[in-house]
Amino acid sequence: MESDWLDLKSKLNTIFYTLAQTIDEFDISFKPEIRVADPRFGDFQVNGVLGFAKKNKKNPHELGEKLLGEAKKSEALSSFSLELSGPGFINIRLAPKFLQQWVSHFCERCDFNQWLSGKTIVVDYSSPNTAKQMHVGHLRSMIIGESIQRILRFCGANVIRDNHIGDWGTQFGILTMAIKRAKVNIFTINSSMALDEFERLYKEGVNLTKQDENCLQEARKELVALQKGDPENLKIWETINTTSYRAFKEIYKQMDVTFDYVLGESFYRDKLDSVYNELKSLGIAEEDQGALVVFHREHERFGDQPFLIRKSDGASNYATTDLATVLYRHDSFHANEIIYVTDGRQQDHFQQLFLTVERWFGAKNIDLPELKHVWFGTILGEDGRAIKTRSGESIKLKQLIDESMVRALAIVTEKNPDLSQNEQQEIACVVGIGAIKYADLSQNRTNDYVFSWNKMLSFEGSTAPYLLYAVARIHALFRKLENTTNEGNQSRSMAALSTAEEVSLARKLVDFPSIIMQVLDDLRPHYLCTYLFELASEFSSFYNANRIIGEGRDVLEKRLLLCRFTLYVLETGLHLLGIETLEKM
RNA sequence: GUUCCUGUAGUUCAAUGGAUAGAACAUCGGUCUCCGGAACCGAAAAUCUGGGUUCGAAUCCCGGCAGGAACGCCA
Repeated sequence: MESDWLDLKSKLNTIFYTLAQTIDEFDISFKPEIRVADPRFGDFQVNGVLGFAKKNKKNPHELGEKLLGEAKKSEALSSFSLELSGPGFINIRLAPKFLQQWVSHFCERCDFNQWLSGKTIVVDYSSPNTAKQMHVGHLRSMIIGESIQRILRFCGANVIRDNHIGDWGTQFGILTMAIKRAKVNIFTINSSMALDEFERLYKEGVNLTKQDENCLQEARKELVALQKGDPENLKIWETINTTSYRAFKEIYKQMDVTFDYVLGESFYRDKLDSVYNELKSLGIAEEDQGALVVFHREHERFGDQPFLIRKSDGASNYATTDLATVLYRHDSFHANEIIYVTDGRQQDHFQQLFLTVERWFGAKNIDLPELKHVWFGTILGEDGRAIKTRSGESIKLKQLIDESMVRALAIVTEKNPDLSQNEQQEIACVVGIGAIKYADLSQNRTNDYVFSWNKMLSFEGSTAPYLLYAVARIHALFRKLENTTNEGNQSRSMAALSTAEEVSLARKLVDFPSIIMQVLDDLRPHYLCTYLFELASEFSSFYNANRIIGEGRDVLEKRLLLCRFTLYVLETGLHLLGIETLEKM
């Protein structure tokens, strides 16, 4: 079997497109629109005849007949059964023999490296602000970004993981003002207490700026002083950042998230003046109410809702550093594509940023990287509002992670009291973290979702524990086979796939490549989650109804093949979601 | 006010304009001397509303209703 059969959906698209070109009634505008079919009708279906017939005012049934006629003559399609049905669908059914060949050929060898090779993609994710601990609001960018990044890399892209930390913003003005007013010596605070103290001072500062206009002015001045290089402010700033980043790193370690670069906003501080100057001299930016702004006159909203790139007090902001960052990623990383993973509330900001960059790079006549904003919704509490603690504070990420592991440990000790404490602890770690990640990734990212411990850590349904259990079971089977030498031997003969469960499991395995393709198109990992759950569920049905050991060697061989491929896809898939797997749980 | 997002079984979520809207949880009822019962099988149960486009609409367009969000010196 040729390697281009790996993604059956694409392959069938190509075949049907090519066939159609040999028929007079079709032309190059024809798109076969192959999709996975409802099992009632087949494995795949050609949907495109209907649309094409409509556009060209032809009879869909007649066109379908013609295409079907050619398809039936095609050698490439000889092992498929084809039929015309409904208003003009062509249903495609794979023979069990073909499925078996496909599974044997690609077992543990799904190589998608060619799909994105040669492409350099910067993924900008996590990106918390310093001076505060990470809270639930920082969870989704980290989890979704990590998963997307892994998938892009798996498909062969040269991925650059960049944590664009917010370490140069207004919070430092407020915090510095508060520190100086309170006369706190932050350099002598015990480092484990420091973050709490910064947070307390920050809150105090925010209150002061709200109550007292002078304090607000003072905070702004402190920020400007910092941005101009005032030594004292720089020293305070540095201490706060170091402390914050140390805390971030602990969370990243637990969550198995790593970056190639941590180039925060401050990294771009000496690259901002040239942004102002260029945008001004190119006539893109203009002064308005003392600030430097960019209007997009042609745009329905951004015509009078400007993109503010320098505040009237001369300080830079988010927009300024983001502009400098795009240029840097173009110049230094040669990025073909930049993906920003942030909250949906920043949609306007990124639209304005992208429009501005488009004009800027256009005027400079340099290549524009493809810019994508991958945004997500809010995590809600059981009351349907943004999740908060009882006292109205945002929940600290560290506490959330710890609680998840404690809850997982309680379940593991109850279900598996025989395991050693170390093993239980390790399992609880993987299950607890995996549950948080899966609960997030399994939902369409553009929707808000309700956070629920019970649902997340349940061992039933579309959850991390259910998937991890399926993986552990297959490992257990292999362990058992290693110990029973008489049946574990290699055998050349393999029985043909025959039972309904075998066929439908094989049928599910075939979809893996096109699911990855689908995730790539939309950058929505929930497609992968849905698929993995369906696969695990299909496997469980198969495993429940079909004995593997004790049915003879040729049966053992074919069923083991299915187990091996299932394990490979589940482990690969979970890894692409950023979820660790276990051999025992 | 302008703009964006979201309304799908009791609940939490799926569904690239395609055929009879698919799962999970909960509910009810089954399987089993079972390679890990943390399993498997089955039943009942849903597209906010009114128009429109289309051979075909949960999906696209227009109008309501409901919830959330963004709209110049926060990120």
